[in-house]
Amino acid sequence: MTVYNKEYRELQQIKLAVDCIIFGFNDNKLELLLIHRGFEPEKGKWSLIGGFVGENEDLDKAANRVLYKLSGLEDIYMEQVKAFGKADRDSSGHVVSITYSAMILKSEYNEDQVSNYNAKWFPIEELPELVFDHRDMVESAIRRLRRRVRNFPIAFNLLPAKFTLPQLQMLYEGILNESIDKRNFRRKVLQMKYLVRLEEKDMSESRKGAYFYRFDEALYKVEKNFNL
Amino acid sequence: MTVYNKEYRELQQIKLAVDCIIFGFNDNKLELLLIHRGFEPEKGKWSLIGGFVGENEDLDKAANRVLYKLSGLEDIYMEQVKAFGKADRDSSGHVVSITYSAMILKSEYNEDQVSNYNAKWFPIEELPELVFDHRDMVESAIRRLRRRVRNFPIAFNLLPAKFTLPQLQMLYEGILNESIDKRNFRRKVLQMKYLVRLEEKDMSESRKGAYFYRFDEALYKVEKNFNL
DNA sequence: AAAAATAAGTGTTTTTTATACACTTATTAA
DNA sequence: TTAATAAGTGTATAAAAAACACTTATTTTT
Repeated sequence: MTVYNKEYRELQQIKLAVDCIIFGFNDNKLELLLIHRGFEPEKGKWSLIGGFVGENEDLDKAANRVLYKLSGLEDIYMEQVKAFGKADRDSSGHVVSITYSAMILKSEYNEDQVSNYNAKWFPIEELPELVFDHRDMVESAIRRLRRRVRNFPIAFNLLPAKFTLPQLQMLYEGILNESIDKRNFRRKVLQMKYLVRLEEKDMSESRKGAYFYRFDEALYKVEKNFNL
Repeated sequence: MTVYNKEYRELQQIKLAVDCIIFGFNDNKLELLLIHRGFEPEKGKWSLIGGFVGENEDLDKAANRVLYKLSGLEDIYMEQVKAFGKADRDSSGHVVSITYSAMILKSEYNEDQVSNYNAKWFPIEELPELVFDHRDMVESAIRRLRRRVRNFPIAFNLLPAKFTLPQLQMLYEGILNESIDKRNFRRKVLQMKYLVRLEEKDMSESRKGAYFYRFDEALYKVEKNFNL
């Protein structure tokens, strides 16, 4: 008795796609990159950045290819979120989509390339109407991000290599959508030895200036306890 | 400029499957239901319970159908774990598989039906060699289970409707693979009002007898804080 | 040159949560 | 009757989280 039933394999016309939930941070708000859908069905709505998985292409690779094509960015930190598999989720047929979340530094991605795709950033509190079940996808990715950002040093992907503690705090406040006590926040940050203070200060945001810090990957590998 | 590229859709020969990681609890150990693979490739190894997703079938439904076919069980608590999508993960072709974890009460499932499939329970510490990437699947499901079992009342799916606190504690010790202080454990349990003590005692395991408890779904909905 | 304005930076106390730890009780079998 | 067994119970300590307000460095304004 076989478990994988041959008959299904021949008949199956299910398509497999990936959709990327691309987070950015700007103006102290968490933002999402969406593209304007210029064709039917659902013409005029906004959509996540997605595409079909290629023949003999790894799922992770597919997500990275799609992201690259639309943002010009490579080597981006991406995590699989979950599979969306309601048979009628896409009105054009049976398409199962695996979502990935990516965090990109807006200042480093190629605006021109993105604009070719009618892409636009939206603060997560002000999203337009999205196609299909993309709203659900976004919500599950945000929930996942909020969960993970407390226990893993992933939010640094949304900041430049050198950042200040006020910047980092505002990022956390933006992601978690809550205000955080400055002293408690800083105490926690400072006891993580892999967040190292540089001599240089950022003088652009205040008169006093705020010290720059950087995240030291190698030091983190030694002592992987992260908690914010 | 379309994002979903039509050409891919026509060519795509990727197959979509679900694999179920079925947990049971027996003899104070967490167990997994596996089936013996009687055909090539990988003949003789053991495998998760899986199958292809049907045409116009919801992913969740597919997982439930596969589970039903192999265990005879319906209305089982299942959670999606993750998608496995390396292009070469299955030596028979490009098959992407979405894993689901299910928790079943061994005493309620149909042994005869299962034996038709050469299915067998294995303690998670003593798993045989598994096909393809099923070992990775199992490991990620166990990690997920250990994470979720602390914050959600899901472990009760592995126990009968009436259970004792010693039983519950042993279940947690089995899942987490660590011993837990009895007094601390009971204190936490007893402050969850939706775990209600019955008048009846289980006299089968001790002379003194242990009170039966039950998980009250309705009460839980009111006060959803769970922590063990 | 002094004063005002601005954001960065700093410690302590209180509350909550987690952990460690040992004896009594109910019942049955010897 | 008493010996054996697992169930059941409370307190003290340690660790983590949360609450809370002033000082400092620098620039701009007067």
